[in-house]
Amino acid sequence: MNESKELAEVAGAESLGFRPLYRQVRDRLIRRLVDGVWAPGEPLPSEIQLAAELGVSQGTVRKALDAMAAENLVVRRQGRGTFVARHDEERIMFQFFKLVGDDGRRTFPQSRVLGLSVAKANAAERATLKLAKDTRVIRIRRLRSIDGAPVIVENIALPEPMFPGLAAMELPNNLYGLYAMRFGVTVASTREQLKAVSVCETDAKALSTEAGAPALKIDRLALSLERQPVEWRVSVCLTDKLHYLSELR
Amino acid sequence: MNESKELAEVAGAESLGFRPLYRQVRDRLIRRLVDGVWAPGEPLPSEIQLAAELGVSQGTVRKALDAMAAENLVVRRQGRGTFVARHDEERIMFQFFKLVGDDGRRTFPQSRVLGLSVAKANAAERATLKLAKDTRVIRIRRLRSIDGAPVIVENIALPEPMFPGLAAMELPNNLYGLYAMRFGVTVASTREQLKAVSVCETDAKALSTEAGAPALKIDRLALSLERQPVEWRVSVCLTDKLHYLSELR
DNA sequence: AAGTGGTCTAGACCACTTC
DNA sequence: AAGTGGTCTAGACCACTTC
Repeated sequence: MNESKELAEVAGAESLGFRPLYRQVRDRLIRRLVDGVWAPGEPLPSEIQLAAELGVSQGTVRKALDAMAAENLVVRRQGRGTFVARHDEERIMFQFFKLVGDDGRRTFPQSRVLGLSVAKANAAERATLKLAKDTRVIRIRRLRSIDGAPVIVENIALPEPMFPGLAAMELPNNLYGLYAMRFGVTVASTREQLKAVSVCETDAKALSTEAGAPALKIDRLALSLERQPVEWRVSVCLTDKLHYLSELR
Repeated sequence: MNESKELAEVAGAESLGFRPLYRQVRDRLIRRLVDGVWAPGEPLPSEIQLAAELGVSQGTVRKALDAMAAENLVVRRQGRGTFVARHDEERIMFQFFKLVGDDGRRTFPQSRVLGLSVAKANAAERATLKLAKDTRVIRIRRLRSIDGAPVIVENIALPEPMFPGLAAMELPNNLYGLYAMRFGVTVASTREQLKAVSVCETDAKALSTEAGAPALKIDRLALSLERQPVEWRVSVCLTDKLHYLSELR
């Protein structure tokens, strides 16, 4: 039995072209993730349970879950179940952190907060984070080091309303984990723009190098499950012993 | 009927762990692509035909073809058929060429050959391209420009035995298309390592800029369908009006 | 109208994990 | 032994393209 018409009505998509059942199931399950029905690391109900509950076949649920696994939203483990993806350091490291030592080793850098402030968003922040006028942002400046050697200075801007109280918290190394755990905000994808630049005076001091040295500037916008801007981060990286790894197929 | 045992024997994989049927079908179809049974742009037989020929269900063929489509090896078009992926400029541009104008426009740069030579591979080339001692390489140096402005100098190394006669050919803008059409070599994936560097004297002259200017160095290794090294390319890019775009999820 | 890939179902069995 | 996801089949029907 094909219930796509009913589900389409439930999801509120009338005749916007053809939208297959498994897509609707996927969208409904993502909505539940957004709503925090299951916390990161928790198992979802089994395929059979979800199929019965949603009134579709197990195969359709499987196709929806496979699509979500391909998007790194859930993790599937044969014999165990399907789990909400977690933002632990290991995942961040392989999914979003592309800097690798020239010897091939990946090391997650330690962080030290250099400065933190809250203020009205400036024009660039409003445009990048798609903020309404007068929205406040939290600005964080951090120095990141590997084996004690400073390699990255980063300037982070966050929409204050999305992260109430964050400015007063102790900040961990892995901010994405904090966003997920404390604010229910999941970073699902990022867009990074890379350029080569000369290090400016200020950054040079923080990095213990000379002004004018070449550095890799990474301008990153992080998006939530709902594709809303969550964080804008501009990093300046010394790439003497590191490189940015990009694998394409 | 499940014929996985038979196919496993055909493929010569005995008890190397479990290897599902659709995987074996995928591997056999990739072998045919490597052998040039179907040329780029040509349609494969329909799912039903392949299923009958290989003695598996249509669903299993579908799963194999879907996996190949996810790897960009074939293109599937509803109502028309499944086609061998082509290395046309448009595909290269979106799949392997990550430099985008700061205005968001993608422009495939024009190329001019600055130099070409054939010689025994040096140690670095042997190591990177996994070549036997005394193997010869073709070295190409090109200048690439957008709207007439030079933005990239690239140094390319190719294993001579894989591309016999290439050194004497007229070289098009899009080398990957040439490799596929004239030598049956498909670039299926690349690994890029990015660093920020200072432009050296020689490159500065070619790029009409000053030595010491910051530039993005892209060290790219291209692999074939069989994951053999095909091309080593080191590009030095001026990123004043361009950036390298990396989208992660 | 005929042919293609895309979706959906139902059911059998397998690989793997947990108890 | 029981439960999970993974594979495979067979068959119906749909969306889309071509003739």
